[in-house]
Amino acid sequence: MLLTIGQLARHCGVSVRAIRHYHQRGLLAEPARDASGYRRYGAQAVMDLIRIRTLAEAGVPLAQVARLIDADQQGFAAAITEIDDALHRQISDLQRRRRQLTDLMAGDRLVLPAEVADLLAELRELGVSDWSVGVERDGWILLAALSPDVVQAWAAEKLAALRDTEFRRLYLACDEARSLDPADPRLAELAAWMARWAADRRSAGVGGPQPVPDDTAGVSLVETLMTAQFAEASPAWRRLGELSRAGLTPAARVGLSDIQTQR
Amino acid sequence: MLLTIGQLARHCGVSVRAIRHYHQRGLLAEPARDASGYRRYGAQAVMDLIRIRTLAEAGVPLAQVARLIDADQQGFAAAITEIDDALHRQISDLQRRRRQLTDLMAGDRLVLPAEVADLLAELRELGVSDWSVGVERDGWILLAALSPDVVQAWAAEKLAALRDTEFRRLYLACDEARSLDPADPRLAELAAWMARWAADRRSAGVGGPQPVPDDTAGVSLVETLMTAQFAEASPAWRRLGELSRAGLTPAARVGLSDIQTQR
DNA sequence: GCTTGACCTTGACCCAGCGTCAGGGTTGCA
DNA sequence: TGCAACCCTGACGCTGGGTCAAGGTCAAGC
Repeated sequence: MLLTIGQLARHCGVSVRAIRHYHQRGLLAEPARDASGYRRYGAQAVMDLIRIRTLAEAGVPLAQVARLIDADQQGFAAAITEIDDALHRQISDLQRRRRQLTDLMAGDRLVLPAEVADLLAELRELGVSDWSVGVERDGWILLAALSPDVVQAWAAEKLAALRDTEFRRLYLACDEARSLDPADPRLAELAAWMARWAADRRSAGVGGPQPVPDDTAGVSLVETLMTAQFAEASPAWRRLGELSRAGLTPAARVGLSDIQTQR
Repeated sequence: MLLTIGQLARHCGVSVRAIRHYHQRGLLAEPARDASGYRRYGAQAVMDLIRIRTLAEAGVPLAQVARLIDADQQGFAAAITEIDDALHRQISDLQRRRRQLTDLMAGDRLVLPAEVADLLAELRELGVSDWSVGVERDGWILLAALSPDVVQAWAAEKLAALRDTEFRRLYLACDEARSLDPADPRLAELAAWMARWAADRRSAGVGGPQPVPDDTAGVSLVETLMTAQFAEASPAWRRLGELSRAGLTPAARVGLSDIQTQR
């Protein structure tokens, strides 16, 4: 004669437990019971339940569904429009996430702008070790995550620097130095070379990279992080950083941090 | 020198609580602490966290993220493909739900198959009272819940019957009879008319509806159900049913039950 | 009449993915 | 010296149910 809870559930495509849950939350009116205490549902319950499910599946929280089902026509229509907008936004979000995901596995994991990809390719061609190119790439990923705005400009500038023969030799020297013992005296020479190159470059009027926006305590957070990144990658590089910081005036240090950060 | 948990959180667009949660679940390695017990994060943590978020925002459960972040290239790629498929399905689902939402505003379409919705629309156009259309709709909803297979055929047949001018007049008469006193003599006349129409129709060779599969005791469960549904809706209709059953041979009764059920 | 299996009942605990509060200690700046 | 803004751990709360437990009910077959 009337539907049992299981029949109602099957017909509406929900679980028995869900229906009882809706009763508990006051979403669906408790129906009359038969002689043995079973719930017995009529057509109204079917319609109510379908409304509840349609709203719930659209992502409307049950609390709001409860308010909606006894709202007036106007309020209901307005709410539906709003929910539809939310759905639309959600769809766009998911589509964006799909793109991010494919980026995540397409080669360099996260979106690296074309300039950076070019840069990495050029380094490989120059003969830089895979290991160093990997550290470099990770650095750019980090930079892109923290200060996406500056990535393109910095990459363009580093590409330009790579036109300079001396910078290329310097870069290769650093690459080879990665496996030196931190106590090796050649690291001090290398640090001096780096400092000289930076000084020459500044005096030639070539600007360093633009400052990073989140610059707070004189030394930017990004620089700190990147320095730490390279220091972690190799003990020799860590030593190289220490030598540079120790042996330079503050003015020169800025120049050095260019190299370090960019390296 | 290194990032505090709050700085890391802000830079990666997550909450501090979420980061601690990832530590607890083993997703993100616990970093070293400083002298006062604060966590201090390096560049690796930033990259790890970005990976975690990218996956989590794509809807990957954290438990799976944990497995993914230390999976090999192949497994990772396969998993990403799968996740992307899931995202695609999710998008389609959301789009379907948007359509359902608009249907929800539109009326009966969501709750009943198209044929029945058409039927109800035709009844309204014919001038049948909202109240009777409501009873009719409720009957179809229960029928759909109990015997979904027969709904389409029955609805099509009833739509066909509505082409018959006499049936239309009969239907309207029943509609008007709903508020009569159960003792009113006009109910007997109406019952006789119904019986005559059914007999004519049978002799004209127009088949009744297909039997319902759960037909068990001669009179189908569904018929009983529908009869009860209409009897409950109005005392006059209940009386109409009684009159019909009383005054007819078993053979004719089948014809009547057609009308009653279909009514 | 008795069993069996599919239902129904309430109540209670469990899960993710955090939010939020409580009750502390630390840091940095005025 | 005080205050705001951090940090720490631990614990409970929330949504939308799933899942088990410990029964009562119903229809069928033997």
